[in-house]
Amino acid sequence: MSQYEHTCMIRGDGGRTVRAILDHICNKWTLLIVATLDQGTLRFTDLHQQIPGISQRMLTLTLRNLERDGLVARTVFAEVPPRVEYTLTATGKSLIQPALALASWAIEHVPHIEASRVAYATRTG
Amino acid sequence: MSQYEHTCMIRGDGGRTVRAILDHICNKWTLLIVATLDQGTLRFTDLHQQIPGISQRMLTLTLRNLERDGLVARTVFAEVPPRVEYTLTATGKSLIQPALALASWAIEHVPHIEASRVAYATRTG
DNA sequence: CTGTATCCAACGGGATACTG
DNA sequence: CAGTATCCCGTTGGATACAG
Repeated sequence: MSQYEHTCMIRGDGGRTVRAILDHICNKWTLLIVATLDQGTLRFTDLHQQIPGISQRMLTLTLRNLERDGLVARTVFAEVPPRVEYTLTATGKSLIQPALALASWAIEHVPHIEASRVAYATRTG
Repeated sequence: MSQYEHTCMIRGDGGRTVRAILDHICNKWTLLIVATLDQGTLRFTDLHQQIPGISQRMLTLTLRNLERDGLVARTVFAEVPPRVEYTLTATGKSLIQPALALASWAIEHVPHIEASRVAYATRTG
């Protein structure tokens, strides 16, 4: 069953749309941070603890990009010690639905993909 | 409205699921090739012509990865000159739905994101 | 607590030329 | 026609140390 009438959304402008999506979500930590922030407002340290393996550097960088793109709101409190809170904006929340669609696809198909990889490696050596 | 009960799909295993998705689709050409192949079986040259800007090298590499992952079937005909046909497998076709969900999100939200970027650049210089 | 700054290795991917 | 083979550059991101 072809969905060719719809894939023009992807191919329409020579891939610029696809590229635009991927430019926003296609780095190592973005989707993970967005998914984590779906539980509500969190502080820098909360995120750092809840996302295993992320460095301070990458957490900061990714949050800055998300803020710049209007997916995350950053609130600085003039306190000592400093407190900074991060929350998803409406746009940020709206990303979760398609992200979940993708995650569902992965959960359903990745095992088969892994098997295919093994078979391919066996064929080719 | 939080979808926190569902985002465990994304965060569940410390991000390995998300990473698994992105490892497959998060390069420059994969989604574009899959979307193009949704119209049916195509030859190497067909793809090369229908995907603006892709090099032979990247087309070959991406197709090989798609074949290895079982998303694309590659058929070689023993003819002169050579003929090779590429078709989406069932798994490959199944990727189009979530990809379209993402494309819809992009079409709807990217303009706002671009505006947010401009505003951010103005704020920060 | 919330970041910056610096260095560096790995990888993706473009350009170009060559081949069965 | 359908690729391979090189070269090479820019970006991503990890490790570590430092700072307001």
